[in-house]
Amino acid sequence: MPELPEVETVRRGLEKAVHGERILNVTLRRENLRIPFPEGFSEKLCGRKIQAVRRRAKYLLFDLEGGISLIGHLGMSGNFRFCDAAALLRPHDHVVFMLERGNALVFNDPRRFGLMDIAPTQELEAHLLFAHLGPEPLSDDFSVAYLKKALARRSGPIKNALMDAALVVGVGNIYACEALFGAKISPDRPAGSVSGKAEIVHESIRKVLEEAIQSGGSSLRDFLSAEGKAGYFQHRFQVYGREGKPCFHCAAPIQRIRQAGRSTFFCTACQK
DNA sequence: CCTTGAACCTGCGGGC
DNA sequence: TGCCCGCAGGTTCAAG
Repeated sequence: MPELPEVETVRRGLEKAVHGERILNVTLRRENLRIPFPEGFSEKLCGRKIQAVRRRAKYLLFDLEGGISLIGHLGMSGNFRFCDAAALLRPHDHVVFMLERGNALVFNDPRRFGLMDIAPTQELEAHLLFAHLGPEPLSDDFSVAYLKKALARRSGPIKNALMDAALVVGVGNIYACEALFGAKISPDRPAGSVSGKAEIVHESIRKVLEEAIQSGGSSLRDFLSAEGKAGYFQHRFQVYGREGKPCFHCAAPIQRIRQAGRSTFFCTACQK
């Protein structure tokens, strides 16, 4: 489900809905997602007011009063929704946060690749989950010079490099494919050989992410924002999921190949 | 170092 | 209709 634009869309919806809300009660309906919930999960959160909802990479950060933060990751299939306290829970509803205003924030995740953890707000940067992460693609830290240098010392395919969170965070399978189409670069070119085109790649990554955020993300099968709305950037995909269909630019059929276990879509005529 | 492949899970759609 | 297979937006770990 979620790459940076989808997580950012969820963040914005949550920020609007839960800012200043107090968590009255937390119910865990199983003991783990991708990793176990931390010891004392519910007790640590209860009674605290939510002061901000931030994002780092594809992680959501709920800053709570008292200097602790709830860390959440949606994995492939996670989503948050609001419902009446009385509403019946659905399959795969793993966490229920009862809020002061009387409604509940529910975390649902069929595949359970998501996770939740708690850490002191001041120590998030050093948290194990974040320690190895590269720069945010939409921040100043992600500069053309940085990208040029990072690509230069890699020999693997450019597409895998763009999806590597140590190089830049937030770019997953969809947006790596779309960014490379925008840059007219073949996904299987060695990253090092694209270093000279760092400026084009840089611009293409930012453009596709920004446009996708503007569109509320991409909804393939199940992505919904916290407000329950589908995104619509999927209607603007140039290559992702379009195997065999004509390239919008040159009409050649879009190809699908496999890279590092993931499907890559691209136009062999437009992308060199 | 760097890179790939498998593993973690459930659900869906296509082909037979 | 039903079953089996392959596939899916992410991340991590072992092994090459």
